[in-house]
Amino acid sequence: MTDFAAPIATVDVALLTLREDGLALVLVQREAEPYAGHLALPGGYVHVDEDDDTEATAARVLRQKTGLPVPYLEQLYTVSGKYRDPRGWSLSVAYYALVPERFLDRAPAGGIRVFPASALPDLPFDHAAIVARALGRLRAKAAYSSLPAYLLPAEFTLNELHAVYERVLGQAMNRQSFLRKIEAQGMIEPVPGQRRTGAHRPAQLYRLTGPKLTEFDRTV
Amino acid sequence: MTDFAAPIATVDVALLTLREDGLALVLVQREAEPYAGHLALPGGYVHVDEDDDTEATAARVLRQKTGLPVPYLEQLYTVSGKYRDPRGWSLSVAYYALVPERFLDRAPAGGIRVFPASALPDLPFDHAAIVARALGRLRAKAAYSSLPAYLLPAEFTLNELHAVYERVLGQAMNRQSFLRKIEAQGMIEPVPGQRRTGAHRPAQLYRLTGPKLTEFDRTV
DNA sequence: GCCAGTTAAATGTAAAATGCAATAAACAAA
DNA sequence: TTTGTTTATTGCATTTTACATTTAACTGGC
Repeated sequence: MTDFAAPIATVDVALLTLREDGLALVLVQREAEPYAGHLALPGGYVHVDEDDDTEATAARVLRQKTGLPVPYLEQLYTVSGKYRDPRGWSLSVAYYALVPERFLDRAPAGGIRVFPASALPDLPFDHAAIVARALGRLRAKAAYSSLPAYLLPAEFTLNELHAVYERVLGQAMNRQSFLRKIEAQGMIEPVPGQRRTGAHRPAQLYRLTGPKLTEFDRTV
Repeated sequence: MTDFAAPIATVDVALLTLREDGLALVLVQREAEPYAGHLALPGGYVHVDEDDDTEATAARVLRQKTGLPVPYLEQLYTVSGKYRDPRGWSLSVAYYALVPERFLDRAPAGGIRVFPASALPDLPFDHAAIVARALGRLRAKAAYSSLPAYLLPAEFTLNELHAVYERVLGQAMNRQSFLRKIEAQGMIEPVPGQRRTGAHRPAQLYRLTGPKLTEFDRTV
């Protein structure tokens, strides 16, 4: 058996959130070379002595570099090649993650920077391509899954759910049709609370029926 | 900057086809340890000196180990961990590929073995999990894309297309509704030939409008 | 205490998509 | 020319979806 030179193995995470101005990306400042000091996706080497697998690496990197609790984390794509990293032939297992906007203030002060997905700074390596793919995956999967709900806190109203789907998908949807489909998928259930936000009828609160992603049998 | 021990990096490919008895998997006999002589997914080390990226590795591995022309190849998932390979902490970028059944006889004699997906032999490493994920991806994506068409030769009849969707999805579909949706997606176009198969009206031949996968805006 | 204003939720109806059956077309073989 | 078989088209009933309207539930001003 012949051994071959193994490429550098890293993990990068595109951490997305939804703000007033649309989808946004969480960036951190790189500490190590190359590109030390530059804003980049949170990422790092796979630590074979402490990480069970690359998903554990991604969770560790998120914890260490952003300090944020992350309700959704999924493997995205593995990028690889000779020229994507100045250190040589490298391989990065990219993940994407979703976090509700209101969780962002739990990050250590000065630890993270948030940019609108439509106005990102220049990013090192092929991080811009990873972000583009993460946004594409999120938008595609939003059409047939409970994914956008992970951009909301655990309890939410039907209007909030409706709005987050419309904003992720970038198109208006009929409220009744949307709710009928959501209901048919059994993805959410009411919880015994209501949200009062003004001089009008309060909205029933709902939550996801389970911690795992629900995939629909048709699009919303 | 501290370097870390890089894990072993390999690529494995789940090559699927559709036969009379259903979806089937192409396996090859491993030449090298570990598991030399066992049937396994075609796979191998990433060669950083000759492969542009892991997709090039996958294409090279398919060429070298099966000799088959493969009309569709897509990255599936990266598996990783300390215990999946006896050589140590390893990382395998898994791909899945589709090939029409009639291409299978182009493989060198004795080079490949084909098994029904429902009756696979024991597979080494976590290859069984990779195959399960490949089948899941194929079935899920079949519902909203032109993917099943890559299990057919370049030119096919509407009945053949209908049948391959039904068999991949595992459920009967109304023929008219199916064709209406396929037509609405602009995924196929007629070519000037017809297929004569008996004492009856011949069927118009069609082909995919482009070499790339078409994704639908709703399910079939 | 009651009315106005506002948003949430439910209801009704028209339009569109889908499923099913029946009919017509095209061919080979008898 | 007739018959049997599969492909392709057409028509219509049923279901699903989109849109508009109505009812419900609440706060705050009068």
